[in-house]
Amino acid sequence: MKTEVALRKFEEYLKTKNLRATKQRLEILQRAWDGHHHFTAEQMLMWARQNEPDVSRATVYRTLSLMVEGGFLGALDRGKSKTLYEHILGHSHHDHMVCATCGKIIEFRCEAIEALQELEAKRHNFHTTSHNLTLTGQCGGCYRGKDS
Amino acid sequence: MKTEVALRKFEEYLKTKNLRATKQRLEILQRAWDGHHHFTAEQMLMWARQNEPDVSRATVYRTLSLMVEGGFLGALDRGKSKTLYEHILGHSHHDHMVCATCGKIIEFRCEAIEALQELEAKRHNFHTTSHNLTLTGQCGGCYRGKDS
DNA sequence: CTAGTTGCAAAGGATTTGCAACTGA
DNA sequence: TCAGTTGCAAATCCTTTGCAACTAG
Repeated sequence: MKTEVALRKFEEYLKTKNLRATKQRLEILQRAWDGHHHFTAEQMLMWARQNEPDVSRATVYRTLSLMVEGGFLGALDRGKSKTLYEHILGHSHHDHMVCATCGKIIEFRCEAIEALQELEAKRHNFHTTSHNLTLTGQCGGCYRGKDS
Repeated sequence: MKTEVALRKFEEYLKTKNLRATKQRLEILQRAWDGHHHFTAEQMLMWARQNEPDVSRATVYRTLSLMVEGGFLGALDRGKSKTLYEHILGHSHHDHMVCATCGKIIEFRCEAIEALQELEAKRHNFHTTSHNLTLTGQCGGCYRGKDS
């Protein structure tokens, strides 16, 4: 989805929630769409400050949370290390493979797995609202070049 | 697997690693097998202190990490909140459904999903060392009784 | 003996929060 | 106007670490 469109959707969303379209919020949404697909709160802070020097770390965190709640961003929680965000509006759901050596993230999508998950959930009388599947290991390059 | 057997395996493991079988370590392993299936570092600290009043928080964390490395415990990383541990020696791998309302954890296992994961990994030339699949939502009870 | 361990308290790192000064609608 | 927002710095929370005093083998 184009930045323009996302921006408009975001403004709509804010309106329905009685939240204000401040320059900080709009700036952050735009950076989320323009920059790299995956980013951390700290990276976002740097990007946002290039256009809006006075954006604070607190506002970045507050806005990223807001955007996750609103379904604009997905959060890839990696234990104690920094959370990675990615824009998801207009993207289909996907899962991740994370290379433990170089940090590369490979996205993949498998309908069959999704279907089986729901089957399992039903079997346990569980109502899924979200799910997270992450494979950890080594990408092709790192595996070949490993020193172990 | 019985506590006794796990204890013996743990002692063997320590020996091969040139690590010492201290009373703290053995105490913690036993509590990991006796107590609830899932536990946090803080809970373990309390349990261990019932028998060994002088166990320190630091030792609990150090020992839990050691046991995860050795394959005695599994760690269920839940973002920013406390890590949950579970003993896994002699248990088959499984995934989790977490009730967002009451915190209940349902374990499940699906060979087909596991197989598909490996298929996807191969397709992306990725070498998986571990994976984590967690469904978040509401268990039967909480879903029925929800107030939304 | 003596290398590996421990307890303590201080340090860490990511994220959150209280609050008084702003600002969009 | 004035409820929603912001920036700042201090606070949180879980977990890790430095170090001098121990202790298993």
